Amino acid sequence: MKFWSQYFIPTLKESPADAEIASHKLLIRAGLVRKLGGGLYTYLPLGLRVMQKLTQICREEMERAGAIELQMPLLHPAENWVHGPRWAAAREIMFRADSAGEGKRSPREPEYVLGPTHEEIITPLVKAEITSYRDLPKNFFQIATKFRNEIRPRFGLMRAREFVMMDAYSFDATDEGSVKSYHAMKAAYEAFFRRIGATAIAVEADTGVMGGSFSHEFMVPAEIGDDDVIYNEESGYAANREKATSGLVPKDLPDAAPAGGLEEFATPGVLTIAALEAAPHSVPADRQFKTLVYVGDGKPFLVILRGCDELEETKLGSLGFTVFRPATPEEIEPVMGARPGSLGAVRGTAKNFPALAGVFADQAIRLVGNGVTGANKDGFHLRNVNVSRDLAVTKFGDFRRVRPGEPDPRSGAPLKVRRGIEVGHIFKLGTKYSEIFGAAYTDDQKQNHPMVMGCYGIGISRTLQAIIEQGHDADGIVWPWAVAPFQVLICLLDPQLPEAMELARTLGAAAEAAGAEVIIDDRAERPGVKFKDADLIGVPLRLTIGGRGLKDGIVELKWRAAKDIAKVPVAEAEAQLAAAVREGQAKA
RNA sequence: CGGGGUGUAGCUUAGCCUGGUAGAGCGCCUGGUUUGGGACCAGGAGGUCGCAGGUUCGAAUCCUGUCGCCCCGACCA
Repeated sequence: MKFWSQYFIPTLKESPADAEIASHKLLIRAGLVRKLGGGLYTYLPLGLRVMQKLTQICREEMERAGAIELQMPLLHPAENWVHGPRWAAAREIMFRADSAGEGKRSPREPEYVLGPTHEEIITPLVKAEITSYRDLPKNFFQIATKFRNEIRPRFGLMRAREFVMMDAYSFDATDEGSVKSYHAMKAAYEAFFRRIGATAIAVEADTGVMGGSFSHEFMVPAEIGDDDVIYNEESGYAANREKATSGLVPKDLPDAAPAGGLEEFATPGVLTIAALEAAPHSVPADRQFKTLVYVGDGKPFLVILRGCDELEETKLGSLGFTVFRPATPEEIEPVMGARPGSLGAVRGTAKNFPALAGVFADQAIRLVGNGVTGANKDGFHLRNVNVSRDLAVTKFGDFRRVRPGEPDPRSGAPLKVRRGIEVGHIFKLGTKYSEIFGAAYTDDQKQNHPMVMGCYGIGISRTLQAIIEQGHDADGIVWPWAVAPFQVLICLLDPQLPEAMELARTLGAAAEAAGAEVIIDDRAERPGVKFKDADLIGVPLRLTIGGRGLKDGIVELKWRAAKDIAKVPVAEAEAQLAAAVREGQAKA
């Protein structure tokens, strides 16, 4: 039992100017966190209590799923990363940590980095400690602080530079075993989000810089989310926009027959899809081939899309380059022989085709069949370009961005889009890390094999804010029972009355006996202030004791989420409060 | 890193265009009156106007630079 006057809950009437969204304002107004700097937050007592609830529930669900808790350093020797598979990409978001001593010049390369995640640490550990199939599978997890030098921290805890994450790493002998571990984690995640009272849906996702073979993100639907989820309720399809695909191109689509010979025509000053659509050329965007030049691991490559489609850059990750970026005009001209606006992938038209690492075509260009593309000669385009006859395609793939309304790949029904907050992510990694770090085991035939890995993360601190974003009203936070900093708030309107204080203690003890955590607002404040603060901090169950009610022999019981207030005779208060606590627990 | 915005008391801000004593509300302290949905009265403390230069008799205000923060974009739990 805590007494508000002795505790520390600095609430604010007004939102700080730098908070923009509801959950961020409430985090600060309700006295959960305070900002130290961009993306850095102190957890005040109330915020810490919620974090502890979340970590405990997370721990329980991970252990229930068979994962084993450990704790790794937050400060990593840089060499672990330098020798890993993603140093080039990962270093961009890592903080370096070297001696701060005056006069000690930091070396060109960092000695230590602050850990953004722990594959590079756990895999060498497992390599050293586990060598037999008898010791597999294993799944290790920790709940710890992560550091990422986000280019743009945002919305309080939503995207912070320092945040709390549960991260888990599974090691299996076989691919089937790894799939099983993956599904065990997916089930554990679902149980976790259910228990904390959050709505989070699993969606198919891109594997990004993690690499690996497949993955799901857990998304909390919210307008302020950073991600677009493409979905269709009936078929159950749900995917991050970066990963989403559609049934736009029929699987049995035959290759289009050539419509005529290649013809070059002059298009002076026409440099965009839109310009070619306009008169006098009047080529619809869906009859054009768009040719983009990228640089992957130092070599240029081409991507061909329909003129009406947008590239989903993330999908280029499937091509296997460690890092890639759009090419600059200076890089394009020597290879293609033309500047952007007149580029194409027709055989024999580029100046230096062999310099290309490949020509990757989105499969939707097959819908174009015969179309128009740049001639690799400034001011000229080609018509009657036939996909199979003329384009020098290395490989077809899915590179376009899906649009709402396109057919669901499963059912053909129109796809929809909504925003979401990514609170968790699970990856089936395969053997990418185990091969590089040499994490192998010996099977019962004395054969060595790389372990098959999976990795799994839940943004605990981000989840905290997502819960607020999902559960608030005009007056403040509405905490789910399981994660509320306290479950019962006793609003003691007249703390100076000894009998009121005595009753508050008695009822508080009764609520605790029933399994709730109790805070008594015993401050010398006016009732209005206490009610406003009670709504703001969002404790699920409020019991009000006032001198006025006591004269009539009643106290009041109110759920934060509901409007109605129950008047309860003092004689029954203990029993009814205990019953309400049990009700809250049952719902959680 | 590109684009936009913003820095004045613990918080929210006015003043800046048009240079001349830095003002309010909340919060805080003292006293009093109040007491069921952010009370009222009286008194009080609290500011190097982000920082550094410059222009000027004089700069919160104009100029230059710099730093922090916020928002939009690319990335992520």
